[in-house]
Amino acid sequence: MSIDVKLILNQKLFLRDPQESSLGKKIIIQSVVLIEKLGFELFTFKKLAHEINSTEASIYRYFENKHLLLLYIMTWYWEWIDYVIDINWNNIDDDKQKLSIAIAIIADASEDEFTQTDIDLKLLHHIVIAESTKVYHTKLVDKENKKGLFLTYKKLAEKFVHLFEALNPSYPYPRVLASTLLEMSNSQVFYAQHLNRLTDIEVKREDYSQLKTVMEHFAFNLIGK
Amino acid sequence: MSIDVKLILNQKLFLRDPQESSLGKKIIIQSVVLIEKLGFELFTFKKLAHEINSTEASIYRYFENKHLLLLYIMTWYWEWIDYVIDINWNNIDDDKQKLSIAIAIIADASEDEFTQTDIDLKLLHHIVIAESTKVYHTKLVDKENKKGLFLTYKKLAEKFVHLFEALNPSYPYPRVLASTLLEMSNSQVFYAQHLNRLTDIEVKREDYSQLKTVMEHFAFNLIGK
DNA sequence: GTAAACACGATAGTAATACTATTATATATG
DNA sequence: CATATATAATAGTATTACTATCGTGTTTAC
Repeated sequence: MSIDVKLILNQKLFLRDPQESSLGKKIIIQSVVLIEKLGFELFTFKKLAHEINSTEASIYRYFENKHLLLLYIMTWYWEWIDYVIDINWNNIDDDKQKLSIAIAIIADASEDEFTQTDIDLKLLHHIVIAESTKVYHTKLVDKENKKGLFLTYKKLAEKFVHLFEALNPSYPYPRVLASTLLEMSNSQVFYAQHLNRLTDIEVKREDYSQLKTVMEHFAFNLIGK
Repeated sequence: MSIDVKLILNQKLFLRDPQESSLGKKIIIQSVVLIEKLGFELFTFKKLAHEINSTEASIYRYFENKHLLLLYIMTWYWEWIDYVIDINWNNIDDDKQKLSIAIAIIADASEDEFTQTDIDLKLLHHIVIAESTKVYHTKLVDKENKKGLFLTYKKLAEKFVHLFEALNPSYPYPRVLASTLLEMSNSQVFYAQHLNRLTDIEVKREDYSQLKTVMEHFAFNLIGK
């Protein structure tokens, strides 16, 4: 078992770095499987411990609680997306093209062929779609934000902001547009799967092409030329 | 104690109609106060029972669990918004003006002077901003959706969809735009208050004017003319 | 090569949560 | 006045979200 892509995450997310031991890696790999299966509310450390033939107490040595484990997983995802965008921007100079590429990646990064990891990226994507808003919709947001626990997400949004500023320096709402696109990439898929009257798009068999089209429509029309 | 605005909500949201008894009304009024104060995760029926000098068992006679109580509260809010929009559309024929009005109301309905209720509308608005996505981000979405528990929200979105269709019959993404605007009305405020690098707007002292402006920018620019 | 440090598993225990059930009493209804 | 109903009071259960302690096997340091 190995996580070949090693991303550097905020140390305050964990008590012991899960990327540094085989138990730690098992915790991450299996928590992705279990959270996707049970949903975050029904996911417990006890159930996870059982899956990996370990104990609750051992998992608690890595993560203070399941909320921080979820935040770790989300942060891993955002950090990975950021990295995939950078790779795919290599040698691209045109900002419009860069925007299209970045949109395609947040719509569905799991097709990326360069990533080598034991984390199931499709399951992780499903978790992000279904659970991501829960990491900041808590009474602890401000405290966790002060510790820098949301920096990765904000950095990813900034990436879009910089592009919008390059494409149209006078556009008044680059941050709103960036955060809205990031949200859409999750919520519209969720609606397509569960509340389809709230969207016009379809997502069947991991085909996110319609999502990508809508996101481009939003981005390019709002930013103007 | 009385809830003068009586909205008709899906019967499957509750075991006993909280609008039909004084205990029921207390449950709703105080749960709004408590959920806003504690956040949904730390809110419990035991704490609520204590606040209203009642018991857990009594509250369980009204609501199966706290999730359905939250959904009830959210549904009340959306139903109320829908009602406020209808009132404010009275005698307005211009679709652009109707859209502006509807946007202003979802940005901040609590200014509405016609509503007479013991529910604290500003606190309720805060709950919607912080907790609304939790009502459908569960493993029960599909079951609850089949029971019609999200009809009020979908109906509200449809209202926008119909407007977009009237304004531009060839616009390809009316549902995406509707659900995105509804989401923005919560998320952008949350960002302004807690993760302000994710937004360009400011919301200070319940002044939602900048939110309204951004939402109009999105709606009118995307829908075209 | 051995001692110390460490990681992990095993076990136990606690307070709180999310309920369910039963009974007694007060109140409303017919 | 009898009855039905709503609620309060109480008790109890399984699960959750932890915390603490201890023993053992493995790694690391010198």
